[in-house]
Amino acid sequence: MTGPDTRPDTRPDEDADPDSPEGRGGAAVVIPAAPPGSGRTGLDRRRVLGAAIEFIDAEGLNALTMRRLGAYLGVEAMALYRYVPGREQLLDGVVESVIDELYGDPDVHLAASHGWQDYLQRLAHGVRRIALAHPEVFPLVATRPPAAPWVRPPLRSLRWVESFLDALIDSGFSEASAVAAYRAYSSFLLGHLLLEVSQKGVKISPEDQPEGVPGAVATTDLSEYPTVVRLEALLSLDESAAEFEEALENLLGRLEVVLREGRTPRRGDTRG
Amino acid sequence: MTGPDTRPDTRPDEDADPDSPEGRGGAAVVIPAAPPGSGRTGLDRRRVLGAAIEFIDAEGLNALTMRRLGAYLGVEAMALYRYVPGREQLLDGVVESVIDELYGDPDVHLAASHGWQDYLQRLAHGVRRIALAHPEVFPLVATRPPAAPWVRPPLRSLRWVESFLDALIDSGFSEASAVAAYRAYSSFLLGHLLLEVSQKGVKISPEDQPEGVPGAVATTDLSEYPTVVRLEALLSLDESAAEFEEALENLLGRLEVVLREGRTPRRGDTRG
DNA sequence: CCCGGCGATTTACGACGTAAACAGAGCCTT
DNA sequence: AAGGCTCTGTTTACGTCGTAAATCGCCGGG
Repeated sequence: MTGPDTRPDTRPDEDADPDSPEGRGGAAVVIPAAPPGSGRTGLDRRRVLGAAIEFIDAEGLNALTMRRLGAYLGVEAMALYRYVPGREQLLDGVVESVIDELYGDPDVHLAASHGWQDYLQRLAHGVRRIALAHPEVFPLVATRPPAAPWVRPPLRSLRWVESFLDALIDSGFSEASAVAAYRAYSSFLLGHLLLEVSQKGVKISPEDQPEGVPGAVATTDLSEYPTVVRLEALLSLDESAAEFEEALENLLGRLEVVLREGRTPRRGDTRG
Repeated sequence: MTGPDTRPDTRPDEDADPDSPEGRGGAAVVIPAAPPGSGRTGLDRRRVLGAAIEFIDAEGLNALTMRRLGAYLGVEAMALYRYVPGREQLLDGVVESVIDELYGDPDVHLAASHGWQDYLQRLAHGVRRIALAHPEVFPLVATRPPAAPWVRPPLRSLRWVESFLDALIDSGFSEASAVAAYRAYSSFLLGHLLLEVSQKGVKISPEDQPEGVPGAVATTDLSEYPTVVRLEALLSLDESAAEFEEALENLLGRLEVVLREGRTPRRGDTRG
């Protein structure tokens, strides 16, 4: 597993989504954790967290209970408490594990050895890959209360905050600009990715809609919203990859201006 | 209540945050719903939803159970089921109610009578006001699965989507650009506001930290993150209002370019 | 006067998170 | 070899949750 694959290119490609789980070889993939009923004994914290991630990916967050996760691992619920203090901390661990997948991604680097734009590009796509690989987990990454006010989702680890700030400061950003960039970058990632996974979820999830009375669809009356109806095709189009790319490059462009002009971004420059 | 107040100015001011609940007179405030133990009988769906919002604002989302909400209203839990099909739908109703506060906000208009920039500015600040007024509810607004893929948080109502698209199209945007703008705008709002409320939550929430052994603070070892330590003051600074304003104006600037050049935004224009 | 229906309560059930006591398997010491 | 310690998973038990179903009190129209 995680074997060498012949990926043609690292940079964003024109048509295929480079971050979608199908469109990519390895990287950003869960620890196998051994199929549920096999390896039997040998429970441990990593296996518990790995199983929780698999379980959420497969059944959804609401389906995850201590009892069911235990059953999934072939064990009683109480056994999990040896490795995790409780359900809340289990979820915290899940979030941490998922973000830790970034360390295993060969396309994301901790240091900005090819310039800060390259660093930010790779990091953004790495996070996006994770979000798309675990759409059911990502809302958890987004909303779990962070440990400190300055550890913001989706980069929920001090190590990445440190890496981010170092990368920008080493590239010539002032401390204040680096911090401002960090905040703008988190907002951008969070907004785009949360919407992207929730949109993905909705396309699949209205699971079983047993239509009691055929012919009478229960969807709300759309006649009051002619524009929405008219633009439905456009609205349903999924251009997430291109939009992500465009917004990311716009952000990088803004940051470049900040860097060149050596100041903290202030308002009133963009509009007439 | 909701009485006329002498608010000095509608436009964003320089130093005070115009969207914070304290810094503003009325608008974007919950339906009073009568204090818990008073008016007694006369339960109804609006009162139930209003009470749920008050309850979440006061006690947090996790504290909301059917039984406790019933008690808060001076009623048994099962009484609520007359007005709401179940807990999930109660939460859906809460989200809907909170977003509906936009209709009661005199500073937000459904039509773009003063230009699309004014429309988007007012709408953005209206949503921000709601988010700040209900920080515990907003994550719900952000993550509840939307009804259709094209009804995105935080503008979770067809009426607002319709209004948004009409406003932009009437102002000269092409249909495709209006839809693209809608998506960029939702991402922007969601990312910024979700981070802002979660940051706000963290500043308050580490509620009771009973320090067992004095002198030995349990916080994680920061010695490996010198940059984070050095920039802690900067990182803890709360510049949310200014950052929101700057990002919003940047977005408006981008949209203005799209409008002027009459095309759907494509990539490769901002950088080098 | 009764009575039908509406709004709230009572009762009940299964699932949940988790505290606490328990059981068994290996290993270490004597 | 025998005893016991530790480490891991199970059993049992409790209180709380969401909610289905039956029940009750009240009130206005015959």
